[in-house]
Amino acid sequence: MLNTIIAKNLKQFRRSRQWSLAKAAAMTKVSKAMLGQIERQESSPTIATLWKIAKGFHLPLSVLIEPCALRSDSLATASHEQTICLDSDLQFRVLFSFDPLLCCEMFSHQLQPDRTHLSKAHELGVIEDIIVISGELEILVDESWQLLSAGDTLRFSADKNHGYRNIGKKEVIFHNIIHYPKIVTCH
Amino acid sequence: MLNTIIAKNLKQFRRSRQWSLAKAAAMTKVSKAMLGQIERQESSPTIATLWKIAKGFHLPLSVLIEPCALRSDSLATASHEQTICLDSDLQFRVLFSFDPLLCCEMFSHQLQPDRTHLSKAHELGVIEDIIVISGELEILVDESWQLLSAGDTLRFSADKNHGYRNIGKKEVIFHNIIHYPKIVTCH
DNA sequence: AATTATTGTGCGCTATAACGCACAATGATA
DNA sequence: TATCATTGTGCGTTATAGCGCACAATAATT
Repeated sequence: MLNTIIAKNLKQFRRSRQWSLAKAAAMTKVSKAMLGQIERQESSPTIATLWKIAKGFHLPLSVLIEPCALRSDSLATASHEQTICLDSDLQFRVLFSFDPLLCCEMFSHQLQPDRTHLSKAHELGVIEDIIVISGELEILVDESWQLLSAGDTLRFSADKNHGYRNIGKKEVIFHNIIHYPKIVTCH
Repeated sequence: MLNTIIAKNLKQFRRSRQWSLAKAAAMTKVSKAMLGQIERQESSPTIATLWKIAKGFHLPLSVLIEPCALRSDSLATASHEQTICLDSDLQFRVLFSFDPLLCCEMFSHQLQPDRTHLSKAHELGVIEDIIVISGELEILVDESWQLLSAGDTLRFSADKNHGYRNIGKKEVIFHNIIHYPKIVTCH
């Protein structure tokens, strides 16, 4: 049930900040009686109330209505596994899988010499970061190729076709971060 | 206003399917009077009602509360400069400076052997990512040290004291991303 | 023109979200 | 022990979400 998810999330966020109901009420401008009822699943809050709560907690609204994934406010998640996936022309592995709170994911790529990989446009508003770890990499963005060496970075809008190619002599390793547009900024 | 977004989205989805209010009411089990009020922004729906609407339209709930259009600036920014800054015990340079849209920044750090760097708690809700590029790194989080080797990653809540230390024999290079909580304003 | 659907909106009613306040339970201090 | 502060919950009231139904406006039939 949706109310269960909201209740758990709210309680978890409040507890992790060590806020009392009174403190949370002051931050969100929602009465502590109502906050208590929501946490006890005795009330199905209005979207306007949820909005005030999210705003008071400085959180995107969506994390309140999503099942508590890896969000856990205080836990650290480490990944040592080198889960390497093979593609036709490049190898990659997941550094950080998609997180609904941060709305981003991160990969490590390995592209062999004389290899090119083209990527279709992502969803509107997606921004991509490239960090070259070693080797030389060329990025196709806005119809032109840009050369990046080890240590170089590039940030571009990924909602149009783009590509990666390695015209060097040794393999290139680079990381990339995909930032998906965050939910709701209303004005 | 959030109600404006919901109203536009609902109306758009209904119109695109050429559903009447009666049809939409039948699909969602929400009275057509209420659907009409929501579209006219005369009512701030309950999260339970929004859920029924999303289900009836076979849509994820989040798309109802997302602004329909997200613009994309088509500029790519590259940084080649190696602006290295010196600190007492570790060197770092900026990979991506803080961006108000993404609310994150990224650094590359270089920590010499037998060096320890302690960091105070960041702002509430800040999440930090660590990606070890080379060498071995120990992270102090939740009162305990965790060992990371090249290729390992760690994500943790940075709103409490934490630290980095290098107990290996060669220098360690690691990247870190600071995710600041997205602050939303509404009126 | 008159009739018949089909559209969306207005009205009254009920259920409940949301409020402020008071209280009880727990812990902390003297 | 008594006193004070802080926790969360229960109660009575008000505001409003949500319902069914009826009506008005439009268009499409006869």
